[in-house]
Amino acid sequence: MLDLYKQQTKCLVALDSIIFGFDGEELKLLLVKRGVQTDRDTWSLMGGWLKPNESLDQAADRILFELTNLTGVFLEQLGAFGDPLRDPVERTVAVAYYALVNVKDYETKISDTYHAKWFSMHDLPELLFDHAQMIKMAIERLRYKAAFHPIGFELMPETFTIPQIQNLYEAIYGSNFDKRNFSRKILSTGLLIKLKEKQKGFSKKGAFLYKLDTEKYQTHSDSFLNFVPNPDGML
Amino acid sequence: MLDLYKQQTKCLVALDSIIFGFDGEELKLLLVKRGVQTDRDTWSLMGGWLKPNESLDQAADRILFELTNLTGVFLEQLGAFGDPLRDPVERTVAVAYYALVNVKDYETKISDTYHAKWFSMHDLPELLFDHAQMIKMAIERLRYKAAFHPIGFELMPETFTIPQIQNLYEAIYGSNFDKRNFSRKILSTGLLIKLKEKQKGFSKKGAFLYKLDTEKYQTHSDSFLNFVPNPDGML
DNA sequence: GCAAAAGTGTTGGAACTACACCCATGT
DNA sequence: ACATGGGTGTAGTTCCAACACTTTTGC
Repeated sequence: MLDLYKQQTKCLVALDSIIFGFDGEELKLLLVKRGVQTDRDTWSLMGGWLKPNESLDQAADRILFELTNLTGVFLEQLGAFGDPLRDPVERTVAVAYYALVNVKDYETKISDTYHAKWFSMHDLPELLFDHAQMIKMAIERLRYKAAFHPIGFELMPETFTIPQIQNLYEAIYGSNFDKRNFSRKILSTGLLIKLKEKQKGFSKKGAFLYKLDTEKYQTHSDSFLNFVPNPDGML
Repeated sequence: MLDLYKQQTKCLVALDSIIFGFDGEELKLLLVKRGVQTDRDTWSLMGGWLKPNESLDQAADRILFELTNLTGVFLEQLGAFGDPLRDPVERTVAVAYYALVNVKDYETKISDTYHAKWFSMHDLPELLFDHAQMIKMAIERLRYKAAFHPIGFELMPETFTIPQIQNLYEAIYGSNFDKRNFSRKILSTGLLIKLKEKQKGFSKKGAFLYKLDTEKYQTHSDSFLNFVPNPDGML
């Protein structure tokens, strides 16, 4: 039996994370300058190698933690990328993950080891290997998933306002929604708890702050709702 | 630079395919008796090893072809599975794909090399490694995707009747739909062309045959429709 | 003539889109 | 007082789920 295993080619297995963030205005991606000597001046996704005794999920968690010092982050597998020429140095299969973090959490915990920087989705640099393709697929997946699952909250800080969430969804879908319809829809999920305080400073009137009803969120996180307003039949 | 590559552990990369079929009655899975000596009596998904110069998609295509002699089959990546203990023989990362074939096409082309057999989804045998988990994920993905994309037709023969498609969707979702609502919905996609002939033999009256409007299907295959009736809010 | 499956229409309710005005406050 | 963004309500429409009877034909 071992023969059949032995004669097979082996590959390096890399993990690459598409890290989405939201600063209240724009959807952003966290990219790093590659530590490896080739392409020193190329930006790339945060990545690393699979270690002998860890699962793919564990490896992705570990690598995300190395960069951001964050745990418990939304991190989901996007898929495997294995074009034989994707990494010119050596045959490598990459398993891509996408993560949703809120920029505030991140800023306090940033690791300096990797020269990391947030990029606007609309202004991405040249990227290593097939990372641009991974990002394209990640944004499609995010759009797909966020249309029916309340994962948008993963990108928000502890407390937030309705207009902020709307900004997020508008950034994700690259279009504008009617604020009356949007707030009705997002509140109808029953996932938001209105707080007494208002967010001051940004607008003159101030917007009420909300927090996520984490209990309901856990329960309903695999429910199937319709979050995205659909003017003239997009989607 | 090469140092950083060299010191990393390498893995075997396997491909495993969840092959769905539909015989007009039930949703089925095509499983094989494993050729490798261990677990000779265990059924498993059709699988194979990644070769040096092929991409993951190509490898999955090749392996599916080895078993079924079919090309042009719907075949989509499900994800990568990399638990360090998933394969007790050696550290292996598996990339799973799911395929949708119609049983008629397959029957004529079956390869005898692999002792393959169709199993009802409700009556699966013990399975190798983490294959049961892959199957679970595949059925979830199929349900998810079939709810909004017309991929159900991939499981149908050239011509088919409305009651047959309904049987398929009922098999996929494990529930029964109202036939009036279902036929209205499926016809409203505009993807079906009604033929003159009726299917005879099964029912006394006979049901009209339809075929897929392949042109519209290509165009709309990434469109986002709502296929599944939703009695008391399932999904 | 009856059993078995195919085929078809209507209605009430829910959900969605479109749309416009008043409110609170910092300047 | 005015500019800026926050907050809310309604009406017309569409879409969907629920539901029952007629048709065809092989036996």
